[in-house]
Order: sequence, then C-alpha cells, then structure tokens
Amino acid sequence: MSSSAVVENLIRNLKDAGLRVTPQRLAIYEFLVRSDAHPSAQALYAELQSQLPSLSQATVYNTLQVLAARGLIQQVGEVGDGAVRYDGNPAPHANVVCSDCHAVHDVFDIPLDRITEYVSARSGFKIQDLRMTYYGLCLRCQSRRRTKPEAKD
Amino acid sequence: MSSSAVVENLIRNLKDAGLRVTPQRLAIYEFLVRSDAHPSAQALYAELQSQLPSLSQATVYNTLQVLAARGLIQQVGEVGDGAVRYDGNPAPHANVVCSDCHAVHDVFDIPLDRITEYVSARSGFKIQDLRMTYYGLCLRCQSRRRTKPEAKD
DNA sequence: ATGCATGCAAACTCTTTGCAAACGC
DNA sequence: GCGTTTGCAAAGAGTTTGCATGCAT
Repeated sequence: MSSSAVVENLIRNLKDAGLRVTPQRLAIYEFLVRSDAHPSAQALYAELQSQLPSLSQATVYNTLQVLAARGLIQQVGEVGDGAVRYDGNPAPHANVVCSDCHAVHDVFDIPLDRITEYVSARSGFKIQDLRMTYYGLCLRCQSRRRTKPEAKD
Repeated sequence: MSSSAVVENLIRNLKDAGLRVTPQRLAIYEFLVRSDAHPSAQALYAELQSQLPSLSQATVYNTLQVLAARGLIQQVGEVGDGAVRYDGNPAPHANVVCSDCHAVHDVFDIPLDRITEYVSARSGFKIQDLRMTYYGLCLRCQSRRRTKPEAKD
C-alpha cells in the first residue's frame, strides 16, 4: 500500500469516527500508525515539532485521548518510564515490554476468546476491552546483561 | 485462619524477604492483604492515618515499591482514575476493572502457560511477569446504566 | 457561519527525592 | 552500634484545564 493510500485510509477513519481532519490530528495519527515504538505523548510531541512547529502539548494529549476513545488507537499504559504509551494498531494483541530499556513489542494472534468468556462469567462484568502486557528482557538487553553482569538491578 | 496468625505470616514473609519489620510496613502490608479494593498509595495513606498518625506519604510510596519489588504484593497499574493501584495477592491472576466506577476485581485460575510460551517464542523476550487487565462494566454499573440511560459516556 | 479544535500557560495531582532523626536487628 | 527506614517538605514530571483564537465543514 502506497504512502498516500495509507493517509487516505486514516482520513476516512477519522471522518467515519465523526472527527474533523486537522493537520495536527492527521500527523499524530499517521505517526502513531507508522511507528512501532509505541510512543508517549511527549515523545510524539518531540517527534512532530519539526513537521508542525506550532503544535502544542495540549493538542497531543487531547488528540490521543480522542483517538483512543474512538477506538482508532490503543492506550498501552505506563510501562516503567513514567509516561503513558500509545499503540497505533487498534486490533487486539498483547504487548511485551522490556524491563530494562522499556521497549514495547506487539504479539498478535493470541487465542483469548475462551479466557475472556471465563473472565466474563466469573466476574459478571460486561467485558469491553483487554490489556495484556508481558514484562521481560528483550533480546538486546538479554545479551547486554550477559556481557555486563555488573549492570544495575 | 485467625487474625494474629495472618499477621505472623506477613511478618515471616517480610523477614524471609530480608526486610525489617516496622509498624508502618506491617500496617501497609496487612491492609493490602486484607483489602479487596486494590487501593492506591493515597487511598492507603488516608486509610491508615487513624491507625498511624505519624505515617508519611513518602513511606507509603516507598513501602509499596519495596514490597512489590520483593514480590510480596503486585502493582496493578493505573486503571482510569489517575493513581497506581496495588494488589495484596502476589499469585498470578487477571484483574477486571470497571470503566465507570474503577472498581478492581480478581479472577484466578486462568490457564496462560501456553499463551505465555507463545508470546515468549514469538517475541524472543525472556518473560518475567504478566499483567492482564480486562475493562468492562461491573454488575452494579450495568444496572445503574439500565436505570439511568442518560448518564455520562 | 457554526462550533469543534488548537495553542498557550498556568494549575493540578501523583510520585520522587534529600537529608536528618528514629528505630529494628 | 550499624545500617536501614521513616518523616518532612520541596521538587519533579506527566497530564489536564480555561479561555481566546483559528479553522474544518
């Protein structure tokens, strides 16, 4: 899929969600969808500065909330570095977080239907959403620890 | 199990973890283990004021970190009301959070071994921990919504 | 033209930090 | 007695808010 075709899709998603298509919204949304870094609001703000010099932090925070509320993106939550992370992929999946470097990876195709049913039956809750986050050491940090066993923690 | 026997257990757990048994630590730990509310640091602080008038917020935050780091309790994370919640039960389980009232329930006995293996293999991470949080409406908020359909959200 | 969205800056809340005093072991 | 733990207050960080201006529809 071409770059512009991706953007066309995003614009349609925004409109379908009843949202106005502003340059700020589109830039934030597009960056999030293209990125695999699961950035925080502040990281997004920093990244988009050059592209949109007038962008304000409030707009970033507000936009992320709006997009997440409409289900266009997902909030990953805080993963150890103090800031809430976001995920441009709205499909259900698990996140794997590195305890050391706080990198966040995605893992898809996890069969959770039966478990979700079980949780629903057991709790009586009307389930709307799931956030599944594994914590561990990523490949890089595993080898870094073998090399420098004197490292922190 | 009698009340004092529970406390004896907690004291042993603290000592086994290499931690000194101070009144503050024991009170925080005991409150957390007995509570099913998954309180935040601030909620704990408020609750323990009467029992330990000299208790400081810093001690609560510090103690929660120490207990979680030693695996005696678990951090649930932020669940929608801005504060990080804690769980006195260190056994692996899922949490179910009400999107409306932010109540947190536990669901145990979820078979995740195969899924965890899959995530580990797929990501290459050395998995250390899992946080599984469902979001939905609790029974009370479900009926409250049926009664008052004009409510927020 | 309407009203949603943005930008700015101040405010807010939760949490952490530094250091001296207190206390568990 | 030694070294950890506590308490206090201030600082820090991420996020939210209020309001006037701007812009998408």
